[in-house]
Amino acid sequence: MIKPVVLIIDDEIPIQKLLKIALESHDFKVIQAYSGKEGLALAASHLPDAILLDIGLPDMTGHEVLKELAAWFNRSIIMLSVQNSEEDIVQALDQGATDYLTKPFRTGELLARIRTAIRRNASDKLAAQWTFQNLQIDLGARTVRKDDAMLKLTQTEFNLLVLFAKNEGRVLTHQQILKEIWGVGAQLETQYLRVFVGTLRKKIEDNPNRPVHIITENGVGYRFQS
Amino acid sequence: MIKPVVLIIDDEIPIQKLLKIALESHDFKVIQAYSGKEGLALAASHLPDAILLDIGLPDMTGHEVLKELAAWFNRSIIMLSVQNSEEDIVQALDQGATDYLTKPFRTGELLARIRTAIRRNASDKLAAQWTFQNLQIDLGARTVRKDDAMLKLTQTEFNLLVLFAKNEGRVLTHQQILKEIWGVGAQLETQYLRVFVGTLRKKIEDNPNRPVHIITENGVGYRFQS
DNA sequence: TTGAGTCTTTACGAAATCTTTATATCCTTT
DNA sequence: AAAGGATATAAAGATTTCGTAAAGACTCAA
Repeated sequence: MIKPVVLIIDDEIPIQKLLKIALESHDFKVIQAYSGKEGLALAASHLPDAILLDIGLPDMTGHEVLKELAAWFNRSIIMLSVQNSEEDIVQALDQGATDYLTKPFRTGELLARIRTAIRRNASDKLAAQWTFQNLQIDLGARTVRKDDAMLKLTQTEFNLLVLFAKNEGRVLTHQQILKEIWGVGAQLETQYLRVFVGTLRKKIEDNPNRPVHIITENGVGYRFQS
Repeated sequence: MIKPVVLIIDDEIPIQKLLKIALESHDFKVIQAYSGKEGLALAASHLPDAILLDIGLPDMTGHEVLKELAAWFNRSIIMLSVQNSEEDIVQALDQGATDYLTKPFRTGELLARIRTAIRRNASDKLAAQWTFQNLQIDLGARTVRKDDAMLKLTQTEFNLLVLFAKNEGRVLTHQQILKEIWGVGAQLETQYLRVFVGTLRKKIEDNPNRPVHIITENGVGYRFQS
């Protein structure tokens, strides 16, 4: 069995040591970078399964590194921060971080989160197929079945459903969804969303008036659940 | 293991002695100041994990000391006051004190509060996920579970709960809460708070008449606890 | 050019949430 | 135990947000 590879980008030596020991004793392979530039280079050359990225780095901020990574790196990025600023964390998540942890952290929790993050990579890429109760989504074939009957979804509807499915159980804000599906220019067009959520519900819900999959979080956004 | 350091600022010798003995026998390191100026100097030089600050001091009031500390000292400050000075207490909390105790106090309670205060320093105020007994709050997913059942909270209810959770164990004054949730313009609308605390209790408490999480501190504010 | 399919926009009733008022209950002090 | 202040609860508007239908606009291919 191949060990998953984790890249740690952090300039603090003690943290690096601690993480390396913890990860290697749990069957991860670790590669280490002590600056943002070095991290970006190693990410490109080694394609790790997950990256642990500290927000405070000597040459550039973690946010900057994250921004560059988000452009092409399609696996998990877990942010580490000492900051207690909620803004930082929201910003990081909005920029595409998979998860975040504030220092000091319990290694047990960290390991669990890394495993989760990597598992999500894997299911994203390989399985390319999800099942939620009576719903079955095939990412490769771009098809959706409900109770074994093929559904006919438009491009946008499908993209929206995939976005929801990828984020099962978590609330997505209107902003996030609009940005993801329609691009940054459309973040105010919440009405699009209502229309498309409506048509999606008609297709995937047994009773569109009482949706069980796409839940409205009033004033905030929507949550997809199984 | 490193002992947490507690700075006691109080001019009454018997109180100092009592506190010193109580704390040192419970694995705290104690440093002592007998005036406001001395206290400020020691706080800056020793960076204690917590400060016990008496309101009545010879050279300056506790409020003045607190005000100076609040500007830079980002750890816990527990105010000590004589009975019957509710105004003092509210003022202190509004100025950023972590907690307060009225003399005479039970040392058991004092120690518990210091432990809580220090734990909060260390533990991340912004962990992705908190657990309080049967309550589980996931900030990233914006979800709340009670006994594993998903709760449906409105935006304001959720914000309020998060604010409480962030400040577990500490009293928040009406002012502080209103300012945080509704903005500076709403600091007189304490009735909002009562209504929303009511609906929140209905959702998160097993018995809303006898709340165990959101505790009323009469005349002062509310305290969230586990 | 036409037409089917899809997307965007508008309009409006429905639902959820927030605010306000009224009244009941609880606490503290005397 | 009573009075007065603070808090809790219920319920009525007021306001915001949501869902749905439907019309217009766009795209692509025959």
